[in-house]
Amino acid sequence: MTDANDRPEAPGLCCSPVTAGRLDEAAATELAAVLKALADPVRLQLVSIIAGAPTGEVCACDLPALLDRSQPTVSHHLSQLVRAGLVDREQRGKWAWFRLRPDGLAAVRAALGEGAVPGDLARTG
Amino acid sequence: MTDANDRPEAPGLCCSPVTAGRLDEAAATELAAVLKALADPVRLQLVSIIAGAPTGEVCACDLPALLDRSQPTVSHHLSQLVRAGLVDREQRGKWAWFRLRPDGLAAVRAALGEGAVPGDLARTG
DNA sequence: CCGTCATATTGACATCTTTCGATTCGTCGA
DNA sequence: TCGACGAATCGAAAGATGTCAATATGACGG
Repeated sequence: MTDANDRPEAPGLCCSPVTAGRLDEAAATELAAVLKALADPVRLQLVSIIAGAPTGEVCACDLPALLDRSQPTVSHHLSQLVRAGLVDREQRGKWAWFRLRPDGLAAVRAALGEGAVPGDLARTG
Repeated sequence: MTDANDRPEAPGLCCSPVTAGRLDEAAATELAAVLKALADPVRLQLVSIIAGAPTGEVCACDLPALLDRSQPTVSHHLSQLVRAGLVDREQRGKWAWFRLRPDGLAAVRAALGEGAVPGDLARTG
């Protein structure tokens, strides 16, 4: 697995959102891959933990305990997020640090459409 | 499968987006279920076909040909979308018609966060 | 009623996912 | 150079998913 698939793809999502005409098979497959990376409870928790970290980044060493999963399992999910272009990895000394890729989630939201968010779904804070 | 799981759930997504603090396991599982419903090329194409239809609705009878999948496969995917609360089904005579649930995609987008969309991802027209 | 047409459900199969234990790889400190 | 430690990879098991052929269900027309 050291081929072209290593390139993160989320920022590549562009142009027409799902709601603007018909998606061709290639575009649908590409968007589906990124959504699949998000469509897992553990990975959603990872994203929310990283997003909620005061410094915007998290050390991998803390995650198995926070998620109650084994170290290989957490590592697997993290690499899925990196592969999808949603998260960046940085090696710092012995530790690996992860932060959200700035345009990752936004690209997914953009690909999902542009309509207004219903009032009762908007944040109250 | 005639239990509580039949209730669509997307509009139930609410309150804190992924980026606003830590998601508990229940919220993560619920959001993951809706994302999983979207995270498939065939279902994304279904959504885009429905969204792009002039009348906002599509007859199931046209979909196997449009998607190049068997009728049972299309039916399976449609019921996944309905189950997730993203699409509404209406029986009209012999035919089944599908339309996007107004708050379905918007709820997902809201759950994904509120940050601005980067300029180079915005539509060009 | 009975046949026909549109859709859903069932059953089966191959593939993909999630998960963990064991191992390997990389980095640092002594 | 060696040992210790953090993290990725490997291998395997259990479960979920996508797909289709066959069949069932439900609705209309005669």
